[in-house]
Amino acid sequence: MGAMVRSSRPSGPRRLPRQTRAKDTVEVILQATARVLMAEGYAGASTNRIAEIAGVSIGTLYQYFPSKEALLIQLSRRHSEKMRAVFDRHFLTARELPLREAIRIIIAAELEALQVDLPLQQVLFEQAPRHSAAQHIAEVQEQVAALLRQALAQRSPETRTLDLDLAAFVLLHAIDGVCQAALRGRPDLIGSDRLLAECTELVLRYLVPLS
Amino acid sequence: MGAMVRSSRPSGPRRLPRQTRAKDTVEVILQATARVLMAEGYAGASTNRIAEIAGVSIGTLYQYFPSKEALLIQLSRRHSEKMRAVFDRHFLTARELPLREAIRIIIAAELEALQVDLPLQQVLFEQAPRHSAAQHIAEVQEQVAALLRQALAQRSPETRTLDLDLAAFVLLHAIDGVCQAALRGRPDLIGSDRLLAECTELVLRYLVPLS
Amino acid sequence: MGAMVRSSRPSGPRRLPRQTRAKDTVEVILQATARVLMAEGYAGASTNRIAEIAGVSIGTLYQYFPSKEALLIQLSRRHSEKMRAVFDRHFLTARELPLREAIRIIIAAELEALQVDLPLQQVLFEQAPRHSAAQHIAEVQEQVAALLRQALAQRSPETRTLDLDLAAFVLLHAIDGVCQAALRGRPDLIGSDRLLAECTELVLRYLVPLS
Amino acid sequence: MGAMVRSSRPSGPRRLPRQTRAKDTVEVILQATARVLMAEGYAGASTNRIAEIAGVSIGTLYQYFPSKEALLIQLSRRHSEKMRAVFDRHFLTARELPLREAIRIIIAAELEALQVDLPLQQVLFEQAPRHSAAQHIAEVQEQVAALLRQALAQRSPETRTLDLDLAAFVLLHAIDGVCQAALRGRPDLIGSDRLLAECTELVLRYLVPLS
DNA sequence: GATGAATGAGACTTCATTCAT
DNA sequence: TATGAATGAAGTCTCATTCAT
Repeated sequence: MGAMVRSSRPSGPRRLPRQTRAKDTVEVILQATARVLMAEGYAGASTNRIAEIAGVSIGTLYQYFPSKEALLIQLSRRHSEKMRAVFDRHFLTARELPLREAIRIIIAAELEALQVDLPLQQVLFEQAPRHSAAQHIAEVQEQVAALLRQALAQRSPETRTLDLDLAAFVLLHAIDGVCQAALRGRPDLIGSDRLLAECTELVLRYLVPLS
Repeated sequence: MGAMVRSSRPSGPRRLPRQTRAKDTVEVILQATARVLMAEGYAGASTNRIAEIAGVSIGTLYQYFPSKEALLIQLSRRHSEKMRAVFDRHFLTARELPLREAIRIIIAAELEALQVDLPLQQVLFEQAPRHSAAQHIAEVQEQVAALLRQALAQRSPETRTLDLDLAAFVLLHAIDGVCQAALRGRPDLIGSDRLLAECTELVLRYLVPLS
Repeated sequence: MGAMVRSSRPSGPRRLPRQTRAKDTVEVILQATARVLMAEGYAGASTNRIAEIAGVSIGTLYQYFPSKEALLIQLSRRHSEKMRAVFDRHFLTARELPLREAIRIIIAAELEALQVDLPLQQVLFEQAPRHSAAQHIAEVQEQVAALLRQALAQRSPETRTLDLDLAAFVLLHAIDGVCQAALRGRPDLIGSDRLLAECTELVLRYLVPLS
Repeated sequence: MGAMVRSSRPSGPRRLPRQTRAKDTVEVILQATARVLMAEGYAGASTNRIAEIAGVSIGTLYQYFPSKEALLIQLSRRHSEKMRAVFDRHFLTARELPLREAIRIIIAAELEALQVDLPLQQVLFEQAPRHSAAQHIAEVQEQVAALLRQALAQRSPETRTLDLDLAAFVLLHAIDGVCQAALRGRPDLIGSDRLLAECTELVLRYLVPLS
């Protein structure tokens, strides 16, 4: 991947406009944080190492992020937003489709979302219970649960009678559990259609009235 | 047996306690480890702190556990064994019951198992991907998956046609996901019957032939 | 020349000092190391003590030397280079002199070389058999032996028939043994001319044909 | 090599006489100390390890030796005495022989003496300058120097005029230097006759009047 | 006498953070 | 603003030594 060393750049503007340059630096630092986190795990991600990978001095890092925690929170926020965007998009798409198709799309969305920077996701999750950086993950799950509840409400004519809150909770975490486990231990299942089909079956059968 | 082996054995207990006092010490240290781990998380669990809480000197701790990692592995092993025992017992019970009852009992078992030292479970799980201490958890899951597969095979006359491996995988992690999420974020659901009922429904409907 | 190499380089300086202040720091640390080593011996030379004597924090020490061993290796290297320089200079001078004078100058060189940081020399030598820090000493001895062999070859018309390798070995270590013993136990002999005269006699008589 | 584990010995005397058993224990501990010292060097020779190898408890070790230092001093004393005995014996033999033969025998004695527990010798020597355990080595050297001085005096009719003290000093340490270097770096030379011949030549030529 | 569990000072090393340049 | 040298609390682990059993 690209070298992040700042060459001396003898021609051209000596200084980019402040805003832009600062934005670049922030960006570079956040990307380096993600890279280090993924490569070495939480324990190996020292601020000095991150600065080194980012190609900035440790002093610069601390000018943009007042502490290591702030850095991780920021990274987590970004990651959550990306995840959130994926879900929003797919729920929108699913709204117009027949139930089975809709379910299938949502589950595929979950798999896709989890695959976005999977290792980063996992590292952030590792520290989840204790680290404030992980509160965003809970937020996103809450938001997704709300989307799901709403979707279930709209589909109520097609489904059996449900406790919407509880059903949303159960479905969300059931699928989440299966997908995460697959990513962790059975990556072969991710690409295949079998997992997606089976999960769709699980959800559909849970929702539809019997006979 | 000769005590002169000094082979590469960086984990595992360093010294087998012979006197009663020593056995107590090992016990005290392991309990302190669990306590500190639960209270302060993996990062905050320093060997000095553990020794302090255990009320022994740091030297004593290292007489019985050659490294911090060994301590965690040992703790993890114990925990896994406890979990394993819970499942074994319930699967045995479930064998003779009608399908719905059997499912209900297994899920209840999962909830019970997860409640055994829940915070400890979570802390150990946090480090799962990276730490050898967590391999036991994976082992237990594997064993439970095997039990489940076997149970599904026995029940095959009552169920739709299944890919046993895949079905066991999906059910195990779906229920696991729901239960863990409940423990983490909705402790109110644990005692109630609603969660159990809903999960039972999820599994039962997944298994039975339609109409 | 990226600074991202993180290969297996546990010894050697960790960070090349760029600012003047840093160069001073490295110097100060090395000097403190020599001082502590001389005053307290190898066992007493803890990195904390060295940092204290150097007047820097322990963290600073470890910015420049990744381990205690690296520090000692670096110190040893410097010392060896100093020694080597002394010998080079004197062998060059000796080349044009009559045999007796040449021998005398070489022995004087050995005494001078040994007096360069004598206590440091001894402490480094103490650990020689076991410690990598001492390999430089062996190297220097090897180089000096080569110089000596070469000198003997050039003088062959004046000497009896010799096994050059063996003779160089014997002379080198004989003189070394005497000089070291003198430095250790008879410092009064060092300045005096008697020791030098006697050693010269030893070597000269070993070399010349009898009558 | 015998197992040092004390079996329970159900028949025979329950307890050997105190003196004997204590002597055994002391012996066993000293031998273990030498073994560990040789195998792992000074740094690796912890009292606990020594006790383990000796097959006694650490408490027992401390009943016979009040400190680690005392243990090393005792070991050093024994070693020195052994060395001393070798020299005494050979100087006596040499007295009646022609000069060249006498020299040859003394040098052979040195080689033999140095080969007695060479690794132990070296480890003890490592710590020599600083450790009280090493004072014995200096003592032995002093005694050997005295023997040598005396021998030179007796041989004075055959030799050139010598400063006896200085000559003894020079010869002793010259030969010592060569022999130690050979043991350290050229073990192939030890057995061969070449080294012995060359050293004999060195000494003989140093002693005899020219022409 | 013997045992071995327990002790704790102290060794090496890391890393988040500060601040003079 | 950027730099990177410097800091020092804190972490893991060892080992000579003591003392209750």
